[in-house]
Amino acid sequence: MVVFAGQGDVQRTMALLWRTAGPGDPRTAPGPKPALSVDMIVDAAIAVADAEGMSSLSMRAVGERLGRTAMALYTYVPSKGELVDLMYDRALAELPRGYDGEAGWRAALTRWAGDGWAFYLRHPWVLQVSQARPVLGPNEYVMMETLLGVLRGTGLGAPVVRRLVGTLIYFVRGTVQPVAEARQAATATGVPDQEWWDGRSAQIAQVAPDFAERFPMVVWLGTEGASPLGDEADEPCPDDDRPYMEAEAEKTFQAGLTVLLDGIEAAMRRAGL
Amino acid sequence: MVVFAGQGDVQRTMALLWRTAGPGDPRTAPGPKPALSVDMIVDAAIAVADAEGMSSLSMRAVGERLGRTAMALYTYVPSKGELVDLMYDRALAELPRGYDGEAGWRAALTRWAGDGWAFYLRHPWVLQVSQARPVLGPNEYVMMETLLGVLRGTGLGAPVVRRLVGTLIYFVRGTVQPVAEARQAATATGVPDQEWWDGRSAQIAQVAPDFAERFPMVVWLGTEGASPLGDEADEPCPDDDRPYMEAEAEKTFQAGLTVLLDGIEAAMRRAGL
DNA sequence: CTGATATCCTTATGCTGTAAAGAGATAGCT
DNA sequence: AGCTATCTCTTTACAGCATAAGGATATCAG
Repeated sequence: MVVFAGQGDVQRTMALLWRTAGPGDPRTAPGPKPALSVDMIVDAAIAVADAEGMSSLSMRAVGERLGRTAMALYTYVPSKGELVDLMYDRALAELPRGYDGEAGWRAALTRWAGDGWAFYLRHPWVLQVSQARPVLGPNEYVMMETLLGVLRGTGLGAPVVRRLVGTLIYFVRGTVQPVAEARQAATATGVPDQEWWDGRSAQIAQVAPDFAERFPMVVWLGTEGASPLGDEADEPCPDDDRPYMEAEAEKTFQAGLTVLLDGIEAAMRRAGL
Repeated sequence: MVVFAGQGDVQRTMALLWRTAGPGDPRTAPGPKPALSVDMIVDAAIAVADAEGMSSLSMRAVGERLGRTAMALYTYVPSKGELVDLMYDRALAELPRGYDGEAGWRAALTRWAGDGWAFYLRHPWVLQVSQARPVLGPNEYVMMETLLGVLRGTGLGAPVVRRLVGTLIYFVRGTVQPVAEARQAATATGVPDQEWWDGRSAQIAQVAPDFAERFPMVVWLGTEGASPLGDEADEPCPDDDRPYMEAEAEKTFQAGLTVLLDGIEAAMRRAGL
C-alpha cells in the first residue's frame, strides 16, 4: 500500500519541511529540554527504512532506535504521514545539485539519470512514498531546479520542457522500481531472487504446457539474441555478482534513455534548434 | 507501502493463477458445497479496491461484501498476498488484446498507450501491486504479447524491442500514477484536490518568501504558460470538469509519448529500417 | 516556592492479517 | 441407516499497527 502524505495541519507540516519551525524563542519555555529533535527522528526513520524497508517502518521501530517509545515521537512530528514526508525531502537532499553542461546536454542528462538510478537504489523506500500530491519540500524544488538547469541546455521553450520533466523523472523511477523492490523483497523475505524465479518458471512450464503456442512473441523475445543494430550482443555477465535481473534492467535503462534523448533531439530539430 | 506478492506455496499460487486448480474430481468429496469461489472473491476484492482504494482492501472488507467473515476466504485463497496477485491478473484481462497495424505502428502504439492510461485510471490500485517480481499470471503474458504485436510493426530486432517494452510500460505507469493516486487520495481523505493544493501553495509563499530567487527556473517554468506550481492556469481549460492537474498530466503523457515515438523512429533509422 | 508548560511514559482503542479450534453439513463406506 | 472422514465457515485469540488520553516528571518565569 502506498503511504499517503499526512493530512494534518498544513501549516505545521510546511514549517517542518522548510525548517521555519523552532527558533522563534529557543529556550525560554518551561519543561524539560528535548532530548530528541526532528532531525534525529528523521535520520532514525531513514535508517530503518534503508535497512528493513518501508513495510518495517513503524513508529515503534523508530522510537526504539532512539531509545524512546513510539509515543515520544509525537511530540516532534504530528503523525507518521508527516514523518514520511520529512524523510522524503531529507533524502532528496543527497542528490547532486548541478551538472556541468560543457560536454553537452546529452552527457549531462545521462549523468543526471544515472545519479537518480543510484539514488533510488540507495533508498528504495522513496519509490513507495505516494506521488499523489507533491510533498512540496525545499529539496523537491532543488531537484527540479537541477533538472531544469540541465534541460536549459537544449534551448527548448518552457511548455516543451514542462512536459519533458515529468517524462524523464517517471522514466527513471519506473525503470529502477523493479530492481529496487526486488532487492527489498529479497532481503525482506529472505528468498534469493534467483531461487524465487526458478521456482516460478518451473511451475509455468507445468501449468501451461502450451506456452510457446499461446505466447509466441514472448518466446521470440526471449530466444532471439542477435540485433540488426549491431549493438553489443547479450553476454551472460560472468564476473557480475548482481542478480541477472538487475543487469538486464540496467540495459533497459540505458537503451530507454537513448530513445528518450533521441526523441528530445527530434523535438529540438522540430523547433529549429 | 507496496503490497508484496504472496510467498506461500508457489505451486498452489500458480495453479490458481492459471486456473488448473479444481477440476480433478469435482464433486466426490464430502463436506458442504462451497458457497463462494475464487472468482467471486477476486471480483469482490477488485470491487472494494476500485471503490475505496488499496488501503481499504482488507480481508474483512472483502468477506463482508460477500456476506462472510474474513476467515471464510482462507478456504479459497492462501493469503492476502495471493489474493492481490489474482486481482492483478484478473484486472489485466480487461485490456485490449490486439491493435490494427494498418494505420502504422505509431498510431497503434499511441492507442495502446491510451488504453493503458485509461485502464490504470479505472483501477488505480493496480499501480500499487508490487512490481518487484512479476506475478507471472496468464494475462500478464497476454499483455506482453499484445505490446509485442504492436512493436513488431517497427521491424526492430528482439534485443532492441526487449528494452523498449520496459520503457513503454514504465512510461505509461509513471505518467498515470500521480493522477491515479491523486484521485484515490481525494476520495479517501475527502479533501478535494484543488483545496489541498491551494492550502499548500499559500503556505509556500509564507514559508519561503525568497522562493523566486532560490528557484528561478521553476518560476520560469511556471510563468511561461500554465504552471504546476503556484499561479492559476494561463492556458484555457474550458468545459473541463476534471482537476486541472489531470489535464496537465495528460498533456505530459501525450508529449512524452511523442518524444518516445520519435526516439523509436531514430532507432529504426539507425537500424536502416 | 508556585504554577505553567514541556517531554515522555503507560494505558487503551480500534484497526490489521491470520493461527487455532470447533460447529455443522455432506459425501462414501460399512 | 449409521459412522466417519472431510469440507466450509464461524468464533475466538494474538501480535502488531497508529494514535488518543491521561499521568508522571522535569524545567522554566514569576
